[in-house]
Amino acid sequence: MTSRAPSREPQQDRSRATRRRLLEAAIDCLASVGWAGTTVAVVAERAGVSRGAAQHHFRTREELVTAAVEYGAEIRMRDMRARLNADSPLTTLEVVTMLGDLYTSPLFRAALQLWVAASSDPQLRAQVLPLEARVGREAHRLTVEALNADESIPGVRETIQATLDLVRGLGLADLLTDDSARRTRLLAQWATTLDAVLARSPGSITALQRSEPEPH
Amino acid sequence: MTSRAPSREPQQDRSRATRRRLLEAAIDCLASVGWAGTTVAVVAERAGVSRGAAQHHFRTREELVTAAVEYGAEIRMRDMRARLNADSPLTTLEVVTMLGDLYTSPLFRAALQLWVAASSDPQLRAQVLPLEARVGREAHRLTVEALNADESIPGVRETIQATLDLVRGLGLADLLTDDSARRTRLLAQWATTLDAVLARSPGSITALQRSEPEPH
DNA sequence: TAAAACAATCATGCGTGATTGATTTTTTCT
DNA sequence: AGAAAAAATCAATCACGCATGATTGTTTTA
Repeated sequence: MTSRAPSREPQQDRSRATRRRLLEAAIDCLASVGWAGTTVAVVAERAGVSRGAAQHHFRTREELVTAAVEYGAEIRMRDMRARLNADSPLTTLEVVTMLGDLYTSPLFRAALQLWVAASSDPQLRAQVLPLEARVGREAHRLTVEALNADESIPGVRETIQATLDLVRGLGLADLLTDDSARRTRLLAQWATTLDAVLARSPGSITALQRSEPEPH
Repeated sequence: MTSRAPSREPQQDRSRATRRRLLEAAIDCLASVGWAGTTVAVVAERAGVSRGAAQHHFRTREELVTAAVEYGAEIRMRDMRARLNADSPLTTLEVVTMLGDLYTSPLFRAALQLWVAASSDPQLRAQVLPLEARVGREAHRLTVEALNADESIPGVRETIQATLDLVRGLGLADLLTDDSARRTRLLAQWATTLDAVLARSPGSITALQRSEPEPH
């Protein structure tokens, strides 16, 4: 509270580089050795700095890790947004594939370790909540844009949410064993479903239901 | 390897009771204080037994926790199966609601703590893999039965899988904040989607797509 | 020169495996 | 059938390593 200045972006270039290396190392550690293995000493070593230097920048492991996931998410979202802006519109399959990649990335693994640890640690949870909410919102926004979806249409918002929840579930399924074959298949079908739901716009599923019983 | 007998169901009633109390306490601890907080001492205290007794039954924390999640999953699956057998067929909404409840239960929280910890610990992962695969399979089977789905029809298998992945993602979303309002809404829509996909049987989504372009 | 940034180390508490000790139950012996 | 011995079950504690916060020391930058 009083001396939290170290967590801000430092002025010195050398210091900035140290901070960045710590953040990147923390993500790597989280993704590879998990929460339990991600001690300040391990991160510092991986970043090639001393523990004292790490402590200077981040007073606690929790602070370090939270900043790291935040940093990683910003970079990743920026990359994805650039991809959206640069290319011609992505196909639905490309969008869901991109999401699938995001939620099976080392960054997601790192974030998951953090969220799960935070779920049972009140202090960490308070620290992490704003970040998790922000990341979730941004992912939603990105998906809406990528799919060119109109959320004012009933049901579309839920469909986008379902897409993200589904992809997060797929990320979970990839934790212990490589699930990519199943995921690829499933996402291909989901892209088809999305095409039906979104391209038809006004409650296409419900509209289709209503049109089906009538021919009988 | 040589003296692994303690992990099997013991013969003495007193011993059996101790074992069960440890298993139940372990699930409670995982769900409430997470992986990091679930030490043998904490579990033993919660179970009302000494650490020595806990060590007698389970040589390592990993063994205790793995056995606990296995035990909890068996109980839960049995309950769900009994519910399937006892009642008249459940509506689709009831099925997805039941799944939503399962994947936001303390048991799921406990299992998630275990899976996530195992994802970065090779030894634990080897121990946990068979269990996770079994639980996943059983959940799939239960869902197929509950929905009276015919997996020989193309696309149905993927739809069941998507349902489970979606629900797991929803479980994740419930970790840090209460997500039940959104979940209820989303699952209601998903039940409608399932009705369309499964009740229509033969590749209903693709059939619906094909019938749509033609009227134009 | 003072402040910022980085490095090294001290002091403490905690979790774990191993070990020893006590109690209860089962098996063996007479 | 009862007593003694063995095994199972449970409890307590020792020894050690590790992570952490705090503190002191050194180097770099403004």
